[in-house]
Amino acid sequence: MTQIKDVVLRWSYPQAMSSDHSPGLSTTSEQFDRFASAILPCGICDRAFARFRSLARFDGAATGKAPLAKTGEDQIVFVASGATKLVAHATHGREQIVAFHFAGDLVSVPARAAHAYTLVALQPCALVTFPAAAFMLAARAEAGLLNEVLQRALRALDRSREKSIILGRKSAQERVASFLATMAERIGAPQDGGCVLDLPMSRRDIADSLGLTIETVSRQFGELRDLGLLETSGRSIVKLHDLAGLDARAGHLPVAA
Amino acid sequence: MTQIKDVVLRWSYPQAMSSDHSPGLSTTSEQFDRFASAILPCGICDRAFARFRSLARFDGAATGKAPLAKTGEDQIVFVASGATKLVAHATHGREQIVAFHFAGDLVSVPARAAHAYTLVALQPCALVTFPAAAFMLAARAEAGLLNEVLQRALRALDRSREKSIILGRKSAQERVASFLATMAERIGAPQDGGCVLDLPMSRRDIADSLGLTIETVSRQFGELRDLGLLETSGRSIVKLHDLAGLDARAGHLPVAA
DNA sequence: CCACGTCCTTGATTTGCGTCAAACGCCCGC
DNA sequence: GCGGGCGTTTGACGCAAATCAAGGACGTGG
Repeated sequence: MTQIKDVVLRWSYPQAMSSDHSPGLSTTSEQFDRFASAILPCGICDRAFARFRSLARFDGAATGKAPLAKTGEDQIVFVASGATKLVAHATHGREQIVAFHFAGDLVSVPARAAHAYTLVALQPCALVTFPAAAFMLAARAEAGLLNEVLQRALRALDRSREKSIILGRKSAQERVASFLATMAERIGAPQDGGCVLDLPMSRRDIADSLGLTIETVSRQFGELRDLGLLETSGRSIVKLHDLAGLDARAGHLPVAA
Repeated sequence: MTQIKDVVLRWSYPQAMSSDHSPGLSTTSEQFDRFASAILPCGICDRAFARFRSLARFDGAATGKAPLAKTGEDQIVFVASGATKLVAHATHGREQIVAFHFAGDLVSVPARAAHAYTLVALQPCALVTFPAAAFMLAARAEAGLLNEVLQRALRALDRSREKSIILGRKSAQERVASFLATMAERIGAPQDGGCVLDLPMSRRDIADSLGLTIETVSRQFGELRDLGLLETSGRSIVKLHDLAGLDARAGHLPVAA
């Protein structure tokens, strides 16, 4: 880490990005530091480090905005702060949220497939963005980095597969319970034997992620509340009283022996 | 490649695996050769090569069987020949197929998550299997190999995300059309301006993959047939007459300008 | 070639969730 | 503190797909 800090200090920074002036966002050096410490391996050489630094673009976004330029290229994005959703667009204005991301996450954003994709801010956020091809080229001889990126890709794949089960076979209540159980794990603050969630996504987002409608999500929150599993406060606070009960409602298999 | 062949010839083979006697399956050396040529980089050192060879286990399976031992560990599986499906199990006997794989594919098979997973043969197949932790340990300094595995993981992630859209927002007809369009791309044999599919998965598998029931899949095949888009012959042959028409029925966005 | 088991197709009925509409609540800006 | 816009909740009704049932087709083994 000392080495990395030395390198940082040796570099003069590119012109300030427009995102530098967004309220509450960190500077580009802080953002890159976060990327470097989370993703780049300890022993990476100066040359590679400099290459990544020169490839990095810094984007910030206010809630609901889509900060990434449409470059026609796949991109690799590090969420330095805040939270985002990856939205897939189908015909007739249909949208499906395929993933939520939080600070520290690395996201592969495809330029285009059978559907179009947009990365959208769930709350004010700072992003470190790389063109994917150039990133991969720079990374091609960096085993430690490739290992880190691979582990993250495999985790994202695991999550995506779990979503397939939810969307393909679960009832509305199971879907909502599943969503809450996952959020408890990822961003829950323990409290009184349960936990508290401060959800950055709206009911609409939750619905778009679960393949349901807003009304159905709201109804299921009500049913889980009537079962004593949770209480809500305002639009974003959810207190979960019984995580095991929620797991059971989610249709998760019991923990293996 | 010459180097790799030399190395192969230098090794004495472990005791024959039981799968060696399965009808129609290749020998373990052929299977490992396929793995090496598809996945291992050209310049890999003897030591690493030998390490992977010693980690490899060889499994074959008849249609419908699950060849992998329940080791309680994540596994990395190379499909040397045949085709497989990764089945996720939820409560109440519910199953969701999260992915199909064909010869040459590399599969990450999780030991366990909120759901249980089983890799099942769609047709007679030969698999080269590694414990995932040991595989990753052996691969940790092999940038070329990590790059190859990462590209494959990202492709699997793309596919899984596309499946989320299908399951989350598409109608039954769009789902079936999407499935057929994807299979045309992956295993279609061009014929008369369209293509022919010899599908290794049953209607049941298709339904379990698309979050539908057998009956609905059958009905949608009938509707697409009535639209002139396809004809079926037996249980596994599907002739697709109009791939563009199928794409439109799948709800895919028009190709970007 | 035939028998059998399993897969696939087809029709009728039921159901969970979507759609439509409107009232209520929250949060932000002035 | 207040007003307005937007998000959330709630109720009624409709619908695409699931469920149930049964007949037809296919593929394999003897």
